[in-house]
Amino acid sequence: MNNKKISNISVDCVVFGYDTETKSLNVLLIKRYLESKSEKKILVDDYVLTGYHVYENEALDDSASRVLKELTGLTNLYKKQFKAFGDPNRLTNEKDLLWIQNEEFNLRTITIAYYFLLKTDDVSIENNKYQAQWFSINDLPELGFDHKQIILEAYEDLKTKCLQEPIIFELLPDKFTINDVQDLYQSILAIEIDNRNFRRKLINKKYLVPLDEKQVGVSKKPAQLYMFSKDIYNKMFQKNYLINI
Amino acid sequence: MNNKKISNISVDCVVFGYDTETKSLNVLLIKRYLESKSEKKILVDDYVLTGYHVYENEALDDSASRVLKELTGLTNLYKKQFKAFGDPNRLTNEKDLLWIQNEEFNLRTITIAYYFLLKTDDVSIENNKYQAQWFSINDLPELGFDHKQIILEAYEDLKTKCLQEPIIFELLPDKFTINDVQDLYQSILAIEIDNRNFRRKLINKKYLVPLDEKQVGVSKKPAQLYMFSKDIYNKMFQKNYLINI
DNA sequence: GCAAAAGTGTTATGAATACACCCATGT
DNA sequence: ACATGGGTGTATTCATAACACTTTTGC
Repeated sequence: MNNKKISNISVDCVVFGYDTETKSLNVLLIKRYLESKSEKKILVDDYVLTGYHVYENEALDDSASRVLKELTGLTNLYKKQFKAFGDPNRLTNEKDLLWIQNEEFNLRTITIAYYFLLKTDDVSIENNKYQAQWFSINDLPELGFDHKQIILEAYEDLKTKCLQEPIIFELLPDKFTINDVQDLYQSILAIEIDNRNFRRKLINKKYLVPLDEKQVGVSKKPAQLYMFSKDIYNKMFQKNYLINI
Repeated sequence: MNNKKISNISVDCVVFGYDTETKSLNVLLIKRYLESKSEKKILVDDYVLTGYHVYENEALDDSASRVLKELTGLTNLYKKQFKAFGDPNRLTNEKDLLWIQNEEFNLRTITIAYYFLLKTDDVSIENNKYQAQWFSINDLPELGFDHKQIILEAYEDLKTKCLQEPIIFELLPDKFTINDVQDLYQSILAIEIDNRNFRRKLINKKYLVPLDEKQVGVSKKPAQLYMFSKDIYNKMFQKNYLINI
């Protein structure tokens, strides 16, 4: 394995994590902190996406997976390359320049941006060596480089895709309730959905398999649990050509 | 303007052109030809997408527009960045290596791929200095590099997008008939559409404006001409959140 | 028994589908 | 007059949208 970095090409990963408890769609960010030599002045104190240079003999998808594994330890997650960002000035605001002095960045780096889907709980951020932290997509902190834009474009893509493909289930635990799915759609899309209509629609999907199991440890009527069967989905999937313009 | 090339980053352009007469969705390709020094053996004789290195202080979108203008003379076309291709071996089959010797390529180049939409007629390919030629999307020639894959992925994206956004009109002349639109959908999607249902649907769109004009020079009943009003479309556009999984 | 969320049914409306013939024009 | 594609209407089916109350459980 040749681990020589390509100096001007990177991947950046927007990690979306959904928290079923708080019904919050979150983004995982890492801390960027730099003090002046004299330790008197804070030069940079904000957050960025996780990312890294692509290696010389590494495919882009593999770079993204590597970066994600390095941060979270997780593999085999849903991953989507959604856009390349290459504005000549994307790394050149004041704080970014300070930061880059400190690192080994080429000033004109283009980055291939990916997003990942997982459950917030699956990442243990305690004592994470990158000081990783979850932030609600609706309450992002100050971000370095062009990472705010990257996150927002990832989010747009997610909003579109979740209406067309069953990627929503990547954000939920293996066993979930119909209301979990509704809450998730409502969080992602920032809309209200009628519960009765939504239930009817989902319960009719063959690929949503009701389990012989109900919620436990809740102080209310425990809900029916379901799982998503990708097998059944793939078997039943029929492209429709509905023109919706 | 700094025209220094970035040696390992390029853009490639999939140029889709629709020909209303032949009802053919075409791709514009340029010739790649190389003989051995002795002029006895043809080493490379195939086609590739138009593309070029990104310049050091140039945005990716601008690179794509520049490349397209260089080939066709056209500007202000519909353009979409749809994917980055960066497999370490994407340029390393036998013929590609021969070709690269001849050019100034970095073996590990990643390319940001765009597609453009226009009318086949708008490009004059006579005496084009790149020997550009149109090929039906259904009958592509032998292609260099990974350009076949790039074209097919662009085509997939186009098939999806044309159902969701009014980009279809980028492929049609300013004045078109309802049947032109139907033919175009049928060409892109390779499906048959019921004419009566399709007409009803389209005629009800406010953004399709009937003109006080009919086809001329046809030896049959001349059809009503329409235009697409982007203004009206934008004004009327309402995001719908139909979950279609 | 009370709080909390799960779960349920009906009606109305609009869109998609399926389907076959007459019409207007140029030659 | 004829060949060619333009243009039209209806009935059925299906999905969505709107809407309020009862049920089940843990405490």
